[in-house]
Amino acid sequence: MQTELTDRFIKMARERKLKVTPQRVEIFRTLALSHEHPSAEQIHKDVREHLPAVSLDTVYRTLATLEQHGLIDRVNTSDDRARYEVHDHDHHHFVCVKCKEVYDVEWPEFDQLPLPAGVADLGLPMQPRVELKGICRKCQQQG
Amino acid sequence: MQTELTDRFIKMARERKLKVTPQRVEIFRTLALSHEHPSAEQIHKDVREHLPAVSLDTVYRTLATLEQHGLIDRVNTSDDRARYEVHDHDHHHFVCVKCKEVYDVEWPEFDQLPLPAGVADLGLPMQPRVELKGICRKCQQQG
DNA sequence: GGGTGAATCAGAATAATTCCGATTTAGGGA
DNA sequence: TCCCTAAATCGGAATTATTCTGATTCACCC
Repeated sequence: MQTELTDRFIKMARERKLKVTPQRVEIFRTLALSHEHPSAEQIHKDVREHLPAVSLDTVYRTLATLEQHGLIDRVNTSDDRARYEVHDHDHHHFVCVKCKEVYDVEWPEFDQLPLPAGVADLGLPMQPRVELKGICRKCQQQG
Repeated sequence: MQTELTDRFIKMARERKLKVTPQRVEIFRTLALSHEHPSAEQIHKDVREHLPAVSLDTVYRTLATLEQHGLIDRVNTSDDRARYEVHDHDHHHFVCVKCKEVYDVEWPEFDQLPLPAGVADLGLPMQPRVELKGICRKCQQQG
């Protein structure tokens, strides 16, 4: 399973002519294994447990590269730090406006809805994603 | 029309027990009159044309206050600066991943779609907003 | 196995945002 | 209308996320 994930990354990277470095492998693996939409700094911390010498700059650069090539997505929270996830199946986000936690939401009815007519005039849309702002259970209970 | 907008702000602020200061009025007016989802710095620049002494810090604080009270919304771009708009009618966003421009999109079919069942378990949703990432016309033409 | 351009590293630089201490002011009450 | 007080503002310094720089290392093509 570890190997499978690594192989999947290597295959995708090669297809896009990206060099396969141990740092990139580990950064991708860390992100893929996390379900918490981690920030660059969090990823850096996690990656260092396996590759202690990785610099923060490398994490930032790698995330930018992988994002540009569509392997990962930046999650837009109202947080002041960027958060990431692997580019995976269709899903959407519930973002708590208080604690900034991000929860994944499935919404097949939406996924089947055709895009509004006017969009084609604006440009080439890529992934429609719904962002549900709100207040999560935990924060509701804390007042 | 100027007066109307100002009055509307004063009414909403009073309802929420927010102090009505000239700075706040001008910041709200500036944002309401802009259709460009401006950043804090842009708002600061514009506000200063009418109130030259307003500090950047006041703009940031005011935007945060108005956001918390639901008078304005933060627009999530992949940009590294926060952008804002007044909390208005239902609409959605097409965000260009290259130039970070934000275009408003109407989508009545979406607005009528009931939220997915699981959401209630997560918390209290506020505004479902669709974010269409893509590449805008202008950037397509530039390659 | 060697050459080369890209990736990495550490630390400095930059840019957005927030904090701090002093001053001013909005709004409620006398 | 005038005063009081808590909140808002100001300017500049501090903080935090992210990017740049220049030297070194390394992945991959031959």
